[in-house]
Amino acid sequence: MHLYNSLTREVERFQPLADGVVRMYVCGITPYDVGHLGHALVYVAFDTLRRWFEFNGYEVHHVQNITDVDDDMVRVSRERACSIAELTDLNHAIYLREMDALNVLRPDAFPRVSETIPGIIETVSRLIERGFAYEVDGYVFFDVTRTPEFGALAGVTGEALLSFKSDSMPAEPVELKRHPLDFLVWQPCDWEGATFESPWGPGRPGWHIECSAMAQKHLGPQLDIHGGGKDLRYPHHDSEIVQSEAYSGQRPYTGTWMHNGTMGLDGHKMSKSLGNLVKVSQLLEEGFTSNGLRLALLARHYRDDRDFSRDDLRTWEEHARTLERAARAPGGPPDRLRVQPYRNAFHDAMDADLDTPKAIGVLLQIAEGLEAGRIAGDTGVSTLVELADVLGLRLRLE
RNA sequence: GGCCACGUAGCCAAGUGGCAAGGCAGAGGUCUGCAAAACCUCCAUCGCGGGUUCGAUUCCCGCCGUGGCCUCCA
Repeated sequence: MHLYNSLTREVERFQPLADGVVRMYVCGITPYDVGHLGHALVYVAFDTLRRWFEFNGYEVHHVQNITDVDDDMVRVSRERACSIAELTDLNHAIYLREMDALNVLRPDAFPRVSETIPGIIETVSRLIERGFAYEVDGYVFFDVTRTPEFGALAGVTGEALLSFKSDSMPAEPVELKRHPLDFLVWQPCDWEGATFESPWGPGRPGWHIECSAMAQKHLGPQLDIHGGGKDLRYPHHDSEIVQSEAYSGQRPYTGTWMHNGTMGLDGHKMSKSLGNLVKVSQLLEEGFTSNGLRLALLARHYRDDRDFSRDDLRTWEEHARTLERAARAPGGPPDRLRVQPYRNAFHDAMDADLDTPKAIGVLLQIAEGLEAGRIAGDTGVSTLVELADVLGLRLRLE
């Protein structure tokens, strides 16, 4: 299997650390609101990757975090007069319902930051001990001068990172940092429900350290796959790399970094700040189906940016009907064309960095062949159903 | 400033080391009292310049242009 590694910027042959086992960590959501299609894209893409691994006989250990300790979580829980845990439970339940509807297999674990505090404190402590982090007035910062490779995912290292533009700066006390690129791993806090006792006083973790600690706790010091939207590449994932490697002393932290493209609307990336969101539950209410939505999401390569349109979605709904119909078609007699060449084509497409657009094309060819009686029905139908399942499409009749 | 994509007919878009899918729009035609619909036909030196090759739209290098991302985000 060959996958594109965002770190090396090349398609590489996938080789897990342990034979036959894939340790996969995917960045999850901050559940202060319901999800949108951009989120669905991430989780459908990595669900498809997982299914492809499993189809090829790998045992996948799949972990996806929940960022429940966060400024927005505090703000929204106050607005709604509920606890952070209640807000998390509510939105996570909605998230699960939507992902179930999209036939996304559930990860083995959904760790929450609030449940990983001891591990985070231990991680921060060890970073300080080893001289990779320093404490000032209750804040703990990671010292990026200790790790010159910081910025590898961004494609820029050293002082050049300072030239990055930003519309919004995080609320970090720059004056306390030794170097402007140093980032927070712990900060003082007194918000109810988001504050924890620590050697540096009451506070809460920085954003990046959470993932390092949760991945470490559930999957160990080294991962095979680390995934997320490409907007997390820098600084989030770059920070994670230097933290985790400084903590464990083991490299590489992640064998293959994978980032999916962004979902847009009318040419602008969907984001909560712009408010240009299309929600999964809304589309389901409008009558769009699981198969149609998954096809539409997978009809473009996972690394491509794309724009949502209802017209496009309607087209893929029609293709979904075609596949569903073909799965019930008698197909041709056994002496007709065998389906093996199509299996090979599907395999080659998926093997080439998960080329789902091409794989879908193969499924449509099989469907067309079955309906026209050109492809033998005995093996053709079962192959169609089996390969569609790799893409998370449900064709088998209930 | 950097990173990553992309640049195929008026528009959208697939694709390939060897005569360039498809859709929409447009032109002509069949049919029709006129029109619509349907059907038929027509419509591309694949951004520019080099290189590799018997041959490049396809591979490599450079340039130009467009877009996305870049210490909020998935």
